[in-house]
Amino acid sequence: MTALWSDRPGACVLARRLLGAVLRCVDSDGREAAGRVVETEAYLASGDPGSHSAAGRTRRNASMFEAAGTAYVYRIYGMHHCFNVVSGDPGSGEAVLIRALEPLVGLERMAERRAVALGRPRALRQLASGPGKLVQALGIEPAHDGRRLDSAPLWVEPGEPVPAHRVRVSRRIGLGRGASLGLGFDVVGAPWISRRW
DNA sequence: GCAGGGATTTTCT
DNA sequence: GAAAATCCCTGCG
Repeated sequence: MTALWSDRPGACVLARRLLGAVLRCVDSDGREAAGRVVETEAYLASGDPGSHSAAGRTRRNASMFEAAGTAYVYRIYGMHHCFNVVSGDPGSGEAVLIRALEPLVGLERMAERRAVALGRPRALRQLASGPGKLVQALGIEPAHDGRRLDSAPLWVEPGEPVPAHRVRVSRRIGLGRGASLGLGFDVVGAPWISRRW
């Protein structure tokens, strides 16, 4: 299995480690799409008001309490989905939100899925530059929630390591509470990130 | 380039 | 009944 989470890393460690890793997804037609992770956010186990696990285990966040390397997929704002990699010890409720990808494989398929969902084409840099966008582009579905991320149809594999000087640490986005902690990570200079300064 | 608002539905209080 | 780990279009400069 991949070594990314074999040591059950905490969310902060895994969020940093996932930068540069490659997320792959094969759809029902056998076509693969993949992208390099360029932006992540860590959601901690306890004392983190911004984490879904803060209020305890519910039907919605159940897979967040599974073992490290499990997919946590949930619906947001009624119309989009977000994809997370569960981290830490089983039952702890930690996860890493994948916020943006650099499209690598299956660009046509990714563009097609995004265009169909939207009704018109999107530019390359808009294909996966956001948590909801990358879910659309790769074809990730609610059915992937709770699945292991070690093998097809949805998995993560190590990629080119991102040197420390190219990693920027910042705040999490979109949270009413708990946004100001240093739990956001992205690759400096990547044109595909969702953060705008 | 930036600010503002609408879409849309599940979840929990 | 309000809030939510979002995205896109419009209007304006």
